[in-house]
Amino acid sequence: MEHSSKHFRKRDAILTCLQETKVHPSADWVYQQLKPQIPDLSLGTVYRNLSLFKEQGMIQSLGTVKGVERFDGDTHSHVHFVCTECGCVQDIEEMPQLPSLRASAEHDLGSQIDGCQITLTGLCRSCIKTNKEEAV
Amino acid sequence: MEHSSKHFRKRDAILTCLQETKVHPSADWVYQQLKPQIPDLSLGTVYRNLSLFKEQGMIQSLGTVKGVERFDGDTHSHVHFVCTECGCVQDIEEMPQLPSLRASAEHDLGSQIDGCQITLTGLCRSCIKTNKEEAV
DNA sequence: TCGTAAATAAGAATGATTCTCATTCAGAAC
DNA sequence: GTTCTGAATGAGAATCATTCTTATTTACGA
Repeated sequence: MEHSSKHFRKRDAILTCLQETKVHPSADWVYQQLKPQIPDLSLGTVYRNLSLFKEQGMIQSLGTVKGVERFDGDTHSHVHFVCTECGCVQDIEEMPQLPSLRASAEHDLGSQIDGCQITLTGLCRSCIKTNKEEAV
Repeated sequence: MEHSSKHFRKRDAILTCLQETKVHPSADWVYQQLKPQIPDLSLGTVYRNLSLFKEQGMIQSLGTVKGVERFDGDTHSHVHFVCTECGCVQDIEEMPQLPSLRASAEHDLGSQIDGCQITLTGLCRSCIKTNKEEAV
């Protein structure tokens, strides 16, 4: 029962795919990943379900990298590193100071804070290496 | 001299416009703002110069809000609050813990970190108010 | 077997951003 | 002043991620 019916196989596959990878993928990456197993999957379905999951708080969005939205199946609060060269994303452990920042911002602005997103940008280890080799 | 020539008037106007506002605008907002004073300004020119300024580190990008890239003429490291309802952006003072986070991430990942972006999301004061009134 | 509502595929539509290319401009060399 | 060169621009076409539309399929209960 539950989500085992054929009706939900695609939806579940999309969520599972996102939760099992660490690449923080785009909608199209998920689509390409599932296409071989589910030949009649449509890209629109991936977009539709990702946006549904996001709305329900089951996944989070990292915002866009090089113009493409990227998703994360891990909804724990943590920091992301994004390589501006190759667009790869890596996780960094959480900052302990976050809750106090949120609280003081909520008080100062009189706003209601629902989410926090910390992104470091730069060059990943492998892009640093590639750049050095090209310079030789 | 310098940038006082007619050749740079548009470029300067775009940079000045961005630096003088606190709304963290989109390219189109800047365009609409300048259009009355500079009737023959083209949206493409705004995009071109904003992306140039960004590359040169003269401005920073907040990433996209509701699918549209937003810019900030203040390049100091600081935190942003983005309202998910109306899309407004507000500044929050800098976090003192940032440099140590950067340093440890650089060490752990073996990467080179060039930028850090912290975004809190939620409902701004006026959207909270509006929502309450609508609920009545 | 029917009826209904959710989920989907396929492709069209949208819209922000980038690209192209002909034109304009400033400043240097003549 | 004239000519030349490269940067900057306007106008609109092109791109491309994302959303929307519509007809179809599916599960499931009456």
